[in-house]
Amino acid sequence: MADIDMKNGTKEEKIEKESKNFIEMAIEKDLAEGVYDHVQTRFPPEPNGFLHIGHAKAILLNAGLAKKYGGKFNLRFDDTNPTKERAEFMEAIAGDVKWLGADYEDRLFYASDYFQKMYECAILLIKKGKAYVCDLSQEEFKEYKGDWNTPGKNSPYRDRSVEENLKLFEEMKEGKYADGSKVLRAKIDMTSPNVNLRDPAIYRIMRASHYNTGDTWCIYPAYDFAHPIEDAIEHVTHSICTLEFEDHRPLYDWVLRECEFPNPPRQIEFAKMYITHAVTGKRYIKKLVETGVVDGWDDPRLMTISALRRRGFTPEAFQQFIEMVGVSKATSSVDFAMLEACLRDDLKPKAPRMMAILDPIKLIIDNYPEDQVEYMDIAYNPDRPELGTRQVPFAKELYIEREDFMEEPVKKYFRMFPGNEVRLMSAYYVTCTGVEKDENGNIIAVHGTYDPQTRGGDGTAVGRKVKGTIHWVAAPTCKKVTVRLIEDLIEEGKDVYNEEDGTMNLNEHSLITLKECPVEPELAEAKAQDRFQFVRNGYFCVDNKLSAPGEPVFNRIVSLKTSFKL
RNA sequence: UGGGCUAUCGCCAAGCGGUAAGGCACAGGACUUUGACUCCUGCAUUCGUUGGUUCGAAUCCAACUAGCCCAGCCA
Repeated sequence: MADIDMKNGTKEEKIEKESKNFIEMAIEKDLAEGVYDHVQTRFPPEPNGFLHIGHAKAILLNAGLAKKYGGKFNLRFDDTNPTKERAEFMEAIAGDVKWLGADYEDRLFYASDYFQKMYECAILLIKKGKAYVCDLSQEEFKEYKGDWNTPGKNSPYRDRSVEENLKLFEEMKEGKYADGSKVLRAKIDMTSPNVNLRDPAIYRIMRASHYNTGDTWCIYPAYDFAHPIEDAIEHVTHSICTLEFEDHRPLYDWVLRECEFPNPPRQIEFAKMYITHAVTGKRYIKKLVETGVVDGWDDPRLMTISALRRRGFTPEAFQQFIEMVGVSKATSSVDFAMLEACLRDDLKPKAPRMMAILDPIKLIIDNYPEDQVEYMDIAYNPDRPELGTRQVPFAKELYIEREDFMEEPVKKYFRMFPGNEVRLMSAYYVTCTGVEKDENGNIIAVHGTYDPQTRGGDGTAVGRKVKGTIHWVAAPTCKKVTVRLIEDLIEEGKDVYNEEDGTMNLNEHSLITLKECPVEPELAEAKAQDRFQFVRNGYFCVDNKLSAPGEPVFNRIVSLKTSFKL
């Protein structure tokens, strides 16, 4: 008896205890052992492109960790290579990071602001005999470096005196030497099995104007040298990066040790997150933008943060998603459906539920007064009555969804078909009486009769229940808007690129534009970025580029789930 | 090929020597003025493989196997 109780006790404890990922465990260990007395994280993008969905993990992970442990989170542009970076990307990146909810407050930093300090660190290394100026060309050094199976050989310039190195490095800085003619190397170990430790270049000559420092410098520090210093300067405690930098950690630690930083940061690596149906390669996106397949870096079909923001995705959904996905060192490919689930979950209580017809067909209520228009009082969101109601006009002529009518119903179909009674949501019970066709047999209109005793869609007065409830929009008062449905950019089941000719396997129907969709009048007043649930159709967001006052264009954020298969 | 890392359900992911959490997806069913939501139910006798240690292993040891990363003066 006691045995069982104890067992149950421990099991429940186990379940209740929120499981921690390996990074959190490392942080807690460091805190407990007094290695650090605070937590400082950072997201250090190079401003050389737009952020995409894959970056969301690093951003939210770093920001989340800081928040969880009462620490701070910095945004830092890792701008140590002026040939690749552009100022225009910085604003976009900063905006995306903020939008995602990763709050760096006023801590927006630039690696380039630390160039002087890095330069001094390099001098220190030289003085300690830990760095030297190497005259070998890139090609020549490749020979000296060896390969995985061959240990490297020392550079002939490896044993230059401290004085000579100091003089040469100073001259490099002053612009005495041509680009690429000399390089400053860390003196580590040319025979290391870790090729990153075979005297890596830490400063190179590059006559390139930097957007931040202009032409002040013609030598720029390389990532492996700059990054640990940047972290140390900002008192970062846990420098979280992706797996491919694992091999660089010994170098990261070497720099901090040799440059004599007290309380150096610790680098921790986690696996990158890939998402099914999300192509994030820079080349790929660039090609789509340049060839005009998409209408810019924020085309809602793209997986850039700005595109998904425009499409209507919410920061809260991203946050929930990242939490749901977890962190590990096993490279993963997360199902896009997981993000969709987070989106629906977040939007469900927030979005007003409105009626919009994507593929209209006319429904005429034959026994309804000719010119009458009455107003139905409908809640914006039945789950949240406090959001209030609106008046939705109802009339003799309505639009309903084409797929909500079948002249000859398939089995288990309980929408409109001749003889069947359904509910027009929040309006009336209607019985389908027939269909009207043109000379070619195309359906022009569906006909029906309504039961006046079922106003509001409530059948209790008549004692009849109805299986189907469909949505509708009154024809005389409706507004017509454009609705865009977003699908995968790449053809289903195919690789991004065609193996034979290298072209992209594009899905021709990645963007379905529906014009003249009848919607209830209030929807015409929707403002850019407003989000709604179109009942039975999904969640939609007003496009911020294509919409005009009174003429909103809606993008579908995500569809609703459905268990009905035609 | 040298070095580093990874391997638990279709997809993520807990687990840290005591007898496989959870989420997403999926499949049934209940409910329903969204075929949505919600609610039940089902979904790994098995943890890459093979051996070993142990009363007991996904967890420890050994050897395999598979995948990813590294030979930029990119980050």
